[in-house]
Amino acid sequence: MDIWKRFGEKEVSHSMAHYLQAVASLKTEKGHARVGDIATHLGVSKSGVTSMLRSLQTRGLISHEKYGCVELTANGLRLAERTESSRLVITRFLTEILGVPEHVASEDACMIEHLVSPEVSVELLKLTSFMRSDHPAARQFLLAYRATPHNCTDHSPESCAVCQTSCLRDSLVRDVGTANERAGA
Amino acid sequence: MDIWKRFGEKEVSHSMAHYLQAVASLKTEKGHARVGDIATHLGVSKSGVTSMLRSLQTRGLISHEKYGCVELTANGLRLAERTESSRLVITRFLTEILGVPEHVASEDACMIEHLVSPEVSVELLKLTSFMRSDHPAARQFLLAYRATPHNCTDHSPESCAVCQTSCLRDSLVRDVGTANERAGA
DNA sequence: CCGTATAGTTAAGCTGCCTCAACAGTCTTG
DNA sequence: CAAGACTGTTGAGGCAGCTTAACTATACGG
Repeated sequence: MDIWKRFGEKEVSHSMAHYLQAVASLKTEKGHARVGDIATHLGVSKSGVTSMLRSLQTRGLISHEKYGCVELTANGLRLAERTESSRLVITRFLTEILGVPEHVASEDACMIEHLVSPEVSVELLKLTSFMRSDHPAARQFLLAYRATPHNCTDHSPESCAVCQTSCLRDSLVRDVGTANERAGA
Repeated sequence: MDIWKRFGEKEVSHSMAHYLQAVASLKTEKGHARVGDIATHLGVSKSGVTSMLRSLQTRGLISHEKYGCVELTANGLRLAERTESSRLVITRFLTEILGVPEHVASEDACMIEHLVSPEVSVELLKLTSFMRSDHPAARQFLLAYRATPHNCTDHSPESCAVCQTSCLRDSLVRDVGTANERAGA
């Protein structure tokens, strides 16, 4: 039981991932990324940007000279693109296949985009693609899936293909809406 | 574009979630959870545990008096159970539906378990359950899905149901195996 | 070419989560 | 019931990532 500590060993942290994405998006949007732009884009102070840029430069993900524009290195671009792709794939899967509301999907995708391994993202892309294709099995499946009620009122571990010793759903449904309250507030 | 900053506003942090889970699991395993047990279980120092317990107590998630055993409050138990259920659901979805290797699934699940909203977990449970049920549409789908190659060699945005402007897969596949290298090292 | 506005940097300080070292409380055992 | 062995706490310190305040560099109009 040591995986959890590797949280901090990810190639980039949550913040770093968003800084890289900000740089990439500003580059395409306005042709350059400067400290002030990044600060505005992310809603942080300029000094925060400066120090994060130092850290990203040390990691070889960007290049930035004093008072100059910020450039992504090949490695930084790779990470930015991968994170962005993950985010898109996850969002589409959540909204289009799982049918989760837009704002929940966006929020969840934003939280986990950089944590999900490329392996999983690729498989998620495959599944979502196939689900949305016109393959008859996919069409049939979605029709049947949407038509089936999943109230789980008669739930029992024996009848459930996923739960084993206890109903997982019970511990999840009671918290549904928790995030919405915050979003609505 | 401000969602990303709400990362720190989650009900519990990554660390906290694992502390709660550790307490819950020690309680069922050996009947009680003490500082030393938690430290061993999580691979952190006892002093780290002490200070985290203070923080969790402040948040009303545990109760702990000096030199005593640690107890989860109702709220703490709710969170621990929810996190654990999310982890199980995500892991099963990743291994059984997406077909991702065990160690990748475990690692990813451990990273994101506390970040995905209950809404998403519930939907993931529904989908996984249905997929693994004996409903003919599910059987058919899985057969067809497994049989279809997803090499994406002939990929073009127009032919892909998910990618729009560019091939998302390209930015993902080049990084596949990155995590494995680390796991293998 | 100088003065001022704007953009960027440094410095100091905060919180979260960890460490190690030292101290204190509890338990066991002769 | 005291000695020594654990178990747990406190304290000081480190790193990440943020903040504000104060300083510096650049750029632009008169």
